[in-house]
Formats: sequence, structure tokens, C-alpha cells
Amino acid sequence: MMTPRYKKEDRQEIQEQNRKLLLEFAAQEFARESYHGANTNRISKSAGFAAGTIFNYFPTKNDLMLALLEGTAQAHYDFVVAAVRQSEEPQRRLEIFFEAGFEFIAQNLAPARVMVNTVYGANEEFKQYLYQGYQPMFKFVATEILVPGITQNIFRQVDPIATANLLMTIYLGTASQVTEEGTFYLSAAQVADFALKALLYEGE
Amino acid sequence: MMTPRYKKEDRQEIQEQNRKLLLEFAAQEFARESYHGANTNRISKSAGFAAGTIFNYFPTKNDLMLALLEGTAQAHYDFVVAAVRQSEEPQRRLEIFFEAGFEFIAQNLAPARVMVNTVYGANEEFKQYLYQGYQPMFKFVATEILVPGITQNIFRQVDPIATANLLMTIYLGTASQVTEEGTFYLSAAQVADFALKALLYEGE
Amino acid sequence: MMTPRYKKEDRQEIQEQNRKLLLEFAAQEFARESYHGANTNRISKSAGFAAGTIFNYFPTKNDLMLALLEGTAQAHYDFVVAAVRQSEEPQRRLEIFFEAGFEFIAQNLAPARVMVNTVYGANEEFKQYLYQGYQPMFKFVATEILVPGITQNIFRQVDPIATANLLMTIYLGTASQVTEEGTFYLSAAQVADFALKALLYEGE
Amino acid sequence: MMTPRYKKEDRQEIQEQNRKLLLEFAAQEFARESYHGANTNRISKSAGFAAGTIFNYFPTKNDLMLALLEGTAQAHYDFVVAAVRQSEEPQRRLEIFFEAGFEFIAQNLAPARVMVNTVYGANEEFKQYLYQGYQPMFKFVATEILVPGITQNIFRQVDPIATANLLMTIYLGTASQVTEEGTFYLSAAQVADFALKALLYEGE
DNA sequence: TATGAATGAGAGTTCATTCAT
DNA sequence: AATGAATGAACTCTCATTCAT
Repeated sequence: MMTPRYKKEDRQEIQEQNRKLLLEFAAQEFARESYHGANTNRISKSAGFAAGTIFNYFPTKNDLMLALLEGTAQAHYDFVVAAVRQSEEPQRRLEIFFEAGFEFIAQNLAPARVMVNTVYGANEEFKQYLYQGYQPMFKFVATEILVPGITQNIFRQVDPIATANLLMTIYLGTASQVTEEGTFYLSAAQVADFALKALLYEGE
Repeated sequence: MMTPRYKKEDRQEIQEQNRKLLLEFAAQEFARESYHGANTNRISKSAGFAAGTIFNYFPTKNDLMLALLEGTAQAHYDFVVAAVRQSEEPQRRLEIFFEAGFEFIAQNLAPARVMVNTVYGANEEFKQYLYQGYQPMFKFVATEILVPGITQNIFRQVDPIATANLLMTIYLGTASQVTEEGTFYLSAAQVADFALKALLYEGE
Repeated sequence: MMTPRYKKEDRQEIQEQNRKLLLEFAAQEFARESYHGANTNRISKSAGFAAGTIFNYFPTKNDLMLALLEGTAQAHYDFVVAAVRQSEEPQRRLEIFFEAGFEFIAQNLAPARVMVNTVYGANEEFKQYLYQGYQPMFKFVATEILVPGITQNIFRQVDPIATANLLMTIYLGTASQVTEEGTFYLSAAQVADFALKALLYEGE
Repeated sequence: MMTPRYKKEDRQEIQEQNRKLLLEFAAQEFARESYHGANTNRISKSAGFAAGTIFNYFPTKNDLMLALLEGTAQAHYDFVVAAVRQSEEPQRRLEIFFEAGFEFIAQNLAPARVMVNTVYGANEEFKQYLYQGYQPMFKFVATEILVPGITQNIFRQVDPIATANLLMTIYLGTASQVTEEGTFYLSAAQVADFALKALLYEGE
């Protein structure tokens, strides 16, 4: 009577893969068309499913967007933090922050574009949600890059919170000037250089 | 019978006023709902007209958006440039650039929000259009703020074009963190201070 | 500038006609398919409009249903009450109550069917709404048919409220056994006869 | 290997139980949402099965409904007839008819509601099916309650068929005014009293 | 030139049914 | 026999645009 043929784990794994697949194509659609312009049927079909299948994974278009934002924020944080923690020197950490950040953007063009669109977009719910998702990154920049630099008298005596905001702003603004091919108008090094000039005691 | 109710010039003036009115409410709608989420009927009605009247002024929703972007870029440029030219010193000019820029944003919340949404948004046509509209401002920052400062050995030997891009990026990113009430997370002075530290030879 | 070409009253009259037309076809659709099975596009088209036009008149399908119920209850009340009040004798009034009621049903097959479906249907909101709409009819039966009859010692000493409920129940149940052609399984006279036997002091 | 896990009869019994379970939850869903509003997946899940399992028992939603109506009509008949046959007196039989009928409704709220919805509903197929299912009950009322009463000169000389219809109509209409808790607006006794007044030679 | 009702394509979402396992 | 994800047609509702007046 009780006859599940699929193993539970196999099913869950397939589910997880499909979810990721859908999020990937959702990112492309949202990036190209913006939230309101995006078409859920098109996303589902482009991922190889029928029109309605996407709603087996995400109850509404809104939830799909939130899931995408959450995943992006998480992956972004993990990637940047892992890279930055490779070094101990504050100055180098700041450089890596931009380098890794730019690399993440280049390797995740569509989700990154959605993220930037959202930060500077009209939808307050999405914005708030993203803001929450990026809080750890803000904190990280403040406490693991700026504070050590200030304490070690490498960086000027700036307000870590305000400056973290400024750095994130600069990062987002410059990194979002990325082409379809993953190249940037200003390189991570150029941007880091500018930021360091503002932060280091002697202008290098 | 054939007596014209209004003189030609009067009619043109009324037309011009209506156009401005519609653009004003369009800005509010686009700012709140984003381009795709905006409703042309609602714009027309909120401006005091019937649903279809807006299409007597702008042939399509797309054209309405372009007209809004154009007007905003123009006004933005005029306002900032006039303010900056009040001073001759490059350092002061940079400060005024941020001060006037922030003030423009605070006084034009809805159009400014639409502008920022568009810069970081998904629609390539709008983006290109806006980029063209802001070319004069880029050029202005490069040639009338940075180049004089570099020439006078006040600013470091930076690339004026790249640095103008950076400054505009910082400006947009920080100024877009404006509240409904027109206050900013970081003040124009704070932002200018950061930029100057990166640009001036001695850290202040 | 201000140039409305249609006269306001003409527009309103057309609107009112279209509304009635839509309600008429909505009644047919709801009667045939039940609320959930009904198709708003089909209603709009069958009334000679485009699919979406119906939503210019009724904001949602739910509102359309409520409007239909309200109109039906009102018309039903007006028709029956006007007829009943033609006579002064309680006994005759009761007969007319059934006669006029059956006639109303026969002449308003679709709305009446929707009404009956709703009374005995699953949707609590609609039921409540209809119950409110029929309160005047209940009251009318109690105070203008039963109470006079009881007071004049023509009818037995029954509870007017409970008996009004019983009479309405009998009326609805028998009248709903109407054919497409407007004929009934039991005639109004037969039903009235049964009710009168239960009410009159001497079994006729 | 070839040992059957269950004996044939056991398996059939389990099948039968599952069928009943599904019908029970189907009744609740149909009662709450009406046929079109009901969700087969939800029924199957609420009964403790997977979404599709219900279609192993009933080939379509339509068949599920028909099975429910059939079972309800059968149980209704069995219950009422068994009770009524306890007495031999026509008058008492009529009272029991209402009493047992009301009790059945109170004890089978969901199926009874579906039955009433269907009698007064839009779907002709269901209506016809139910009409067939209730033919035995009609016949029973006519031949085992009314005819004996008329023959014994206890009831007036009424048409048994038409009167059976009236009595069933009154029963359905009053019994359907049942609350979630199984109480009625008018008691079985009140309703029986009204009917008897119409039927008995002397008004009691 | 302004009106505003009508249009109808298009969107998000639902769900009866299927079927590989 | 049970599972439950996939299906895709169908539905309600939206809205840019049109056009008779």
C-alpha cells in the first residue's frame, strides 16, 4: 500500500536542482525585463518546464523574487567573505573586497543585475528584504576590514558604519557598470585604489 | 463662430503647462511603481485629466518616460552647473557639486528616483537615453572641476574621465539614499569630504 | 479645452443600460454554470462587449454576483409586494403572494435560479448578502399577511416569524421547480391551498 | 516472494474504507466550496493520501460527486425508512419522517449540504442523478405515509404524488436551515405540526 | 483638443488529470 | 495500489491604446 518508488533523498535532490534551475532562469528574466516586465510562464518554459510548473516551486512571482534575492545575497556574502579572510592586512582586505566583489558580479551577471536593480528600484518590499540580506556584508566590512585598519592606525579615524556604507555604495555603483561579457568600466584595482587613497593616512 | 477662444500663444502656454503637470505626476507614478508597474490612466487622472488625455501629449508610455528622463537630466544639469560655477576653486567646486546635487535630489524626489531607477534598471533603451542625457554633466565634472584641480596641482594626477565617472557614481549612490522627507543617510559634506581625501595631495 | 461631447445624462443612461444588459447575461451564465463555473469573459462577450469590458462595470466577479443578487432581491420584493397589496383580505393576500411569486420566477428565470442556487448554495458571503436582501420580504409576509390574518381571527394563532419562514421556504422550494418554459410542477394555487389549509381555522 | 501481503478480502476491505474516507472528505470540500470550487488534490490530501491517489478510486471529479450523491441518497433513505416503519399510524409516521430526516441531516451535515446544494444547484446532470436517487424516498412518502392516511380517512383526500413532493420540499427547505452545530431554525416537531394541520381533517 | 468607455492581448495563478516510478 | 511532480488549458483581472463624440 505505502509504495513510494523514488527514494526520498533522490526526490529532494531533483527538487533542489529544479529550484536552482528555475532561479537561474528567473534571474535572467528579471535582469532583462525587471520584475514587472518579467513573465513567469516564460521563466518556467525557458527552464524546460511547463508554464505552471514554476508555481510548484514558488507560490507566487513575488516569492520567486524574494527567493532569488535571498540566494544572491547569501552567495555574494559567502564568496566575498571567504576571499577577504584569506588576508590579514586591512589594506589588502579592502583590495580583495573589491576584487572578489567584482569577480562575483562577473560570474553571476544576471543575479547581480537583479540585485542592483532592486537596491535602486522602486519596490520597497524587495528593497527592505535585500537590505536585511546584505546587513551581514555591511557588518563584515565595518568590523573585519575598517575597524582593524583603524585600530592598527593604517586607516584614518573614520566612522566605520558610515564608511562601510560608502564603500558598499562605491562597490555597487562601479561593479554594476559591467558589460554582458563580464568586463568593467573601472577595474577593481582602480576603485580600490581610489578608496584607499581616501582611507590611508598618507596618500599612499 | 470663428472667434478663437484663446490666442495662439495662450493655447501653447496651456499646452506646455499641461505637459509639465503630466510629467510631474508621471514621475510620481514611475517612482512608486517602476516603469512597467506604472499605469498611464492613473497618471492622467491624478493630473486632473481623463484617462486618455495623456496620449494627446505623449504618443506612448515609452515616450512619456523618455520625456521625463530628458527633462530631469536637463534640469539636473542646469541646477548643478549653475551652482558649481559660483566658485572658482576646484576643491570648493567639488563640494558644491555634491551639495547642489543633493539639494536637487531633495527638491525633485520623484524625478530623481526615476532617474536612479533607470540608471540601475533593466531597460537598455532608457539607460542609453539617460546616459546620453547625462553626458554633459560627466563632461562638466571632468573639465570644469577635475582638470582645473589637476592643472593647479590641487588634485592628484588622476584620469579625469575615470574619476568623473567615480564621482558621479558616488554621488548617485549616496544621493539615492534619500528619505521621503528629503534627508540623506550621508550628508553632502561627508561624501565630499571622502572624495576630497582621495583627490587632494595631502589628506586634507 | 473642456469639451465633453456626450451629454452627461446620455452617457449615464447608456451606462445604466449596459449594466443591466451585463447583469442579464450574467444571470444566465450563473444560472447555467453556478458562480465558480461561470466565465466572466463569456458573459461580457455574450452581452456584445469585449472580454474585459465587464470589469468597467463591476470591479470583480464577486461584485458582479452581489450586484445581481441585490437587483434580484429588490425587483422580487417590489413585484410581490405591489401585487399582494392589491387585496386587503389576508387569505387572498396569501394566495397572491404565491401567484405573484410564481409569476416573478417565471418571468425572471435566470435571476431567480441564481437566487435559489445562492440560498441553498455553499458560499456564505453570498448567502448572508441575500438573506439581508430578503429581510424586507420576510418582514412583509409576517406583518402584512400573517399578523392581519391572525388579528382578524382568520388564521390560527401561529408565530408570525416562524410561519413567515415556513411560507418563504415552501414558496422557494416549489417555485424553484420551474421548467425552462416557465411552468411549474405544482401550481401557485395548489401550493397556496396547502398553506391555507394549515393556516385557516377550519380546513377550508 | 509470491506471498500476498494481504488476503484478497482484507485488501478489498481496505479499499472500501479508503473509498469511504475519501467520500467523507469530498463531502466536506464540496459542502464548503461547491462542486466547481472544490479541489480534488485538497480532498485527497485531507484524507491522508497523496494528491493523485483519489483518482485511483474515482476516475474523475465528476464521478466522485456522483458517488457521493448516490451514497448520500441511499443512506438517507435507509435511515428515514427504517425509522418511519417503526410506527404504523400515518400521523405518527409523518412526524417521524421529519424527526428522522432532521436527525439524518444533523448527523451528516456535509453530505446533506452537498445534497441540498445539488437539488437547488445549476448542474442538470447532478440534479437528475439525485432526483433518480431520491425517487424511492418520494415513493415511500406517497405509498407508505400518505396513501395509508388517506385510505384510513385520517388525511384529507389529497393527491399523494403532489403532496409527497410538497412534503419533501418542506422537509428539504427547513432541514437545510441547519447550523454548523446541527441545530435547526424550526424544529422537526414544528414543521411536522404545520404539515399535519394541512393534512388532517380537523385542524388537529 | 478633451473625454472616457471599449478594446483585447497578456499576465499570474489554479487545478483536474497523468504517469513514471 | 500509492505517489506527487509535471502538465497546460482555462480563468480572472489589468491596462496601454483607440476613437466616436
